[in-house]
Amino acid sequence: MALSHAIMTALLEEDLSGYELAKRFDTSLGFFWCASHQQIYQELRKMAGKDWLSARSVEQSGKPNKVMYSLTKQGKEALDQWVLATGKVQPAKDDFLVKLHNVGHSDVAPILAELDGRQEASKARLDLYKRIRRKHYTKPKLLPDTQKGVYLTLLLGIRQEEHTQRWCDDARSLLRTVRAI
Amino acid sequence: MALSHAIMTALLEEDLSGYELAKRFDTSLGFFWCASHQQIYQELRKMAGKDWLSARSVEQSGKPNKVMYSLTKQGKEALDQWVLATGKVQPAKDDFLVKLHNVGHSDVAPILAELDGRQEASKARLDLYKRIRRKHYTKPKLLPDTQKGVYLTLLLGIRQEEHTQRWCDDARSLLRTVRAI
DNA sequence: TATTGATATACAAATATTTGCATATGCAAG
DNA sequence: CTTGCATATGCAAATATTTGTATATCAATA
Repeated sequence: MALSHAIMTALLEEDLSGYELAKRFDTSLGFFWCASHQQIYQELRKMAGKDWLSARSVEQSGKPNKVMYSLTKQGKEALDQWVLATGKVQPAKDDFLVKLHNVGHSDVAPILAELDGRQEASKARLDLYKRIRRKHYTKPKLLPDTQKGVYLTLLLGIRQEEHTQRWCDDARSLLRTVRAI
Repeated sequence: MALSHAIMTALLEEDLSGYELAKRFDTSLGFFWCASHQQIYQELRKMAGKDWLSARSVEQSGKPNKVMYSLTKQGKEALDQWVLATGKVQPAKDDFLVKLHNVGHSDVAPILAELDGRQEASKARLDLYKRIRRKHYTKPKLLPDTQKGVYLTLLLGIRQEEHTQRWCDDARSLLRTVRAI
């Protein structure tokens, strides 16, 4: 159950509502962990039930009311326990790589098309990450400790996307040598 | 439902039993898609029920009997349909990157330890991939079309692990500048 | 001959995740 | 004044995945 821990991690810095969390999972945390709002709202209530989080309703003007959650002492303890425990590495599941194994057995055209799409998406992410780095992480060593881990995930993302760009180019070259079925 | 498609992809080249498939998912295919034997056996029966696969029992001497599966015409059609459809990119979920966001909020020592573990594991994979490349994929352009996609996944894996190695070194440097809590 | 390890399959329960739907407020643009 | 968009939360059902357990064959080895 790591979604709960991802949520608690986000709550380390500030209290958030489900909606705000969902947005996090669309951006920063979402760079390497995605979750739908349904999952988040459900998980939040479950965690509040376990006293890992405390909830309070907040009246808003101009917007629907929201429920703000904060990490409790018990939640923090559970989180620390989890950080302490070494987890097993699980390879990412990637549809596209499965599809690549079909090259030579079915039409390459859609695979090339999907490759283009992925390269574009990766380029967009790369640009975004670089913008974030320029804005907030120019001097990693001078960062407060609480930001160093975040920076490292960003750095990983940047390198990941850079090598993805190169790989996509190489993959395209090779896939173009595949005869039509 | 992509596990079924990963299974059919493996069955493109040759008929396999559940046990043999499980081993595949521990190695080649498993580099980017993992599945437990429980899941595989269950999925195989489900797919046979949909007539995507045909099953036949094979008597063996010296070993328990096994059930061999082959891809049917309908299965191949379903697979082609899936290859044709563009899937959305879903970021990999990675516990460790969530843990990194906890740096500065809890003890770094276990995070550094986990980093070491990951680097070692990554190094082992890198060596394995390189051995495979040396043995089977020295001349990518001369490969039969059916092997080109497989090669590309291997290449991605190699680059992935190479950059992971560098990143782990950089991460360790920076994490060492974090004060104990 | 008792144990271990590899081969081979399977059930059941618990969790996690995705998909589809439902509801409601308030702003802005047409 | 109605449509669409962003905010905000939720239920229910279907799928997928993990975890734990169970069974059985045969080979090697201690």
